[in-house]
Amino acid sequence: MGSPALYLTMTHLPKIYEPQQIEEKWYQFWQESGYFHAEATSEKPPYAIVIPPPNITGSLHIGHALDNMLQDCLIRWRRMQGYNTLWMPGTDHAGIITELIVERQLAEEGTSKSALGREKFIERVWQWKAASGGTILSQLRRIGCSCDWERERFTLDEGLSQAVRTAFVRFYEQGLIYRDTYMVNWCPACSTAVSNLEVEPIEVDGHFYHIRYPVVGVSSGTDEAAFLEIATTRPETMLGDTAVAVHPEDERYRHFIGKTAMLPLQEREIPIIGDAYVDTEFGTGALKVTPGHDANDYEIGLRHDLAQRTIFTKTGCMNEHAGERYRGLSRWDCRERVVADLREQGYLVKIVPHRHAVGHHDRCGTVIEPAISLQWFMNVKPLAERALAAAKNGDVRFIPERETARFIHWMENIEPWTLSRQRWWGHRIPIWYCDACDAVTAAMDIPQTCKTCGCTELRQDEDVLDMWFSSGLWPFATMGWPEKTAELNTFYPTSVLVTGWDILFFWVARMIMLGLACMDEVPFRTVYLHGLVADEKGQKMSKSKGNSVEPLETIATYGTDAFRFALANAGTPNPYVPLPESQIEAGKRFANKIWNAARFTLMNLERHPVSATPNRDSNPLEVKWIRSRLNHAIATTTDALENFRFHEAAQTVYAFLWHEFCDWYLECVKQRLAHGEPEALWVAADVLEQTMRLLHPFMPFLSEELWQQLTQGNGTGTANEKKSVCVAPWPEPAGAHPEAEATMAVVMTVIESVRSIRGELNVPLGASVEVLVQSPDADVRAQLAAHLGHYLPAFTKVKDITVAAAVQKPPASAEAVIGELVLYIPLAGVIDLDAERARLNKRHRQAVKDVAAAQKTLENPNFLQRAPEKVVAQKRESLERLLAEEAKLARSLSVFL
RNA sequence: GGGCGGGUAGCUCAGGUGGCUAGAGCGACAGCCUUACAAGCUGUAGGCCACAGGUUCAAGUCCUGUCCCGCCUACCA
Repeated sequence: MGSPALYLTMTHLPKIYEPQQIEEKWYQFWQESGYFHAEATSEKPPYAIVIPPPNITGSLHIGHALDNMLQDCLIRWRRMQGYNTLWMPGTDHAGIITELIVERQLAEEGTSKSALGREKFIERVWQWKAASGGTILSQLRRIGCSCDWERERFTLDEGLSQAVRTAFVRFYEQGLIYRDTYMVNWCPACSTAVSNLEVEPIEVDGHFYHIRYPVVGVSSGTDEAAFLEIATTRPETMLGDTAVAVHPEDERYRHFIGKTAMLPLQEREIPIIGDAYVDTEFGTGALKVTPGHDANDYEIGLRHDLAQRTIFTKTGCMNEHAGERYRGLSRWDCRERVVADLREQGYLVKIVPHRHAVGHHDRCGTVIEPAISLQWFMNVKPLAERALAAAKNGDVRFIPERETARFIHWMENIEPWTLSRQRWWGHRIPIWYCDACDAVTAAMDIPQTCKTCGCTELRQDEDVLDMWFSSGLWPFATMGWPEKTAELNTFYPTSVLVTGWDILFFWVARMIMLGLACMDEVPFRTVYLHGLVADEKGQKMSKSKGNSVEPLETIATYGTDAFRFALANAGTPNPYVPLPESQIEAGKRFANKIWNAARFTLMNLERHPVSATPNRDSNPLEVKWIRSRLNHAIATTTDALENFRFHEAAQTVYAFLWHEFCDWYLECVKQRLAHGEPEALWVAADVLEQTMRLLHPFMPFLSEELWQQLTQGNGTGTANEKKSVCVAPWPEPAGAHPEAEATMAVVMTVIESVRSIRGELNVPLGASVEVLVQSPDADVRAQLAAHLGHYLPAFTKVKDITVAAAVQKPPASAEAVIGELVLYIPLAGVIDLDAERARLNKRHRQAVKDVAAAQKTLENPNFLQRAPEKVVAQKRESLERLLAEEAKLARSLSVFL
């Protein structure tokens, strides 16, 4: 522990914020100080988030950056609020991808997975993991993530493995997990079954092949045989056909039902059956039935007791059932040959273009082959019912709200989960087979003997589990389940889950189902589903599309905080959020602006030491004002964070810091300094210190650096109570001052009017002007008389100010009307009268328009009768003001010199 | 086929439960190195809030329909 030795001394504060100088230093300091560590038991209220474990194969992409920045934002904010915050980090073993990567490596070395054997191969993967698997977590540190690194977990570590086996055995014993032969989605490239979620239907331009199947023993009335014409997008599958189906009521074909067709190329007789599944309107109305390779045909096959003919190998080539002529060909080569043969033999009627969706494996892009195989499945229906209830009764809440409907729809239509994968890297299925008696044993540990026959020759199932099975246990398995740990007791259910909506079904849904089943309680109360980062064209950013922003490059160019601020601004409810370079650039400028505001304050504090704390009761107007505005910013930011409106939170801090604190307050401070009132700096430092706390969840590094400097021995507020802004208390709203805000608003408007006139009439910069203000209201006059003399010179060059109830418009002067106020600026010798006339005309036209609109509303009796009193009063006030402005402008124009 | 989201300034987007003169960033134009910041300051221009109806005293906001764009879902071979 201990503060970093190296502070940039004030006199050496660079003019430009240099993020590289400080980021690493502070991250190390936080970690060494143990600020990120959560206590298993604590007096403090708990706040927990489990990280969506990134794949060990991954490197930080823009999606990770957004997801984790938002989580860090929440965690840092809650930590400051005094919660016992746990952000559980870790990685996923990413079954299929990792295995592919290592296989590729082996191929380069001229060896292979099968040559190595299972044990050696797994060892190799662990080696790879040790060398490369930690990349992404170290990258998360670069973006400032305040994870509790002492608790880092991995989906294949011993604890998780224990949890996986426990869950599996439990579900097996409950009969929810079972082994069956069924039609599954098969990836020929990965040589494994995948779940239907992993199949991505992609629209492709394909063809409809019309093929004639001769009907056996029936002539068409002439000498020719009768045919059934079928249409298919996959002609090669005809080699596996075991029937042709027509609709039982289809007048064209019903008389064929019960007869047989001669399957071309193979000369096999197959039955013609009637089944209502067939759509008479679609294609030719006659359907070739391939129960071995089509999910629908499989169902038809079951209904009609058809043979199931498998014609593909595990790697997607034709097997012996396809016939010698086709055996060994790839699916695509076979299609070509089949079509050529059909054409040659006169069975091909025509080929028409046809656009349709084809299932692709989402991990490798290979066209999925539906195939019959023996797999492990999980019946998730009973679990889904509980998850459904939790979503409906609000036990788990989705943000944005619209995601609830998506979740419910999916849960209501849930299908059995294909659990087994024909891979080596992953959680091996804890099932043992006895070859002696065919008994099946599910066990936590390797069983020594067969329960049924006592023999010792047991064989473990070869397959591993779908990676989502282990990540589905993540929220509680990382905390020690199935043990009853203090962590679980304290942090489960976790507070919120933050992830992209694209894995709502893959992961979020599974965690909710498994959490309810294993823990009897939802894994999190709230699910915040943020958008996916898109490019300017609205396309999701991804490495394969080559349109992605590289987080680490971005950080190197703009700094982490600038990047984070841009990401916070992407925290809108939109499903796709653009992240243009300009937004990151804006973050960088903002960081520099803050840096310089602090630089100004600190440099002047050094130059003008403040001896005593100023008396708060005698605060000048701008101090009451800035405190009131800060109060407002704190309340708005807090409220926005509470409701996951990151964009609004970031915008609020931005607007306050830049457009209120810098644009107005610091300018006021300059004036105070000029008047020998350095106490103003104390307020500046104090407001900045609080604002650094407000900013910290968004820009942790910059806020820490400046907070440290601001609290180094200048005696401001909370100084040194804590050693780091990341554990300093979240600011509380205090000090609203509506009167000061109102008065300041008038002052600001006067200043803006003077500036506007100077700008529009091209008053030379050096020229000092005289300002005359006319106001019928004695109170306002008093306020203006008290304040204008002080503030105006700081913001615009004036030499003389007059405030009176009635002012004679000086000749050759410019004029501005602000409600009841009239402002004159004599500009003899400088003024361009035509320009001034044009300016007044423009203002007048606008005033007339506004008056008309307000009058129209107020002349409507229904409005007066039905609108709330408050609204009517506001409208009246507004009209009065507009009328006064309009009249004054009209009079000025009528007597214009 | 069903559903969801979007269409607001030249560009990218904000605008919780209807109610001041519809905002920001970037860009444009004009003028400024004013003792923190040119990554800055000041001013200006720019909007039939996709279109058509409807509800309401009042609609960018709610309802209906239409047109575009995107997505999710579905067993039409």
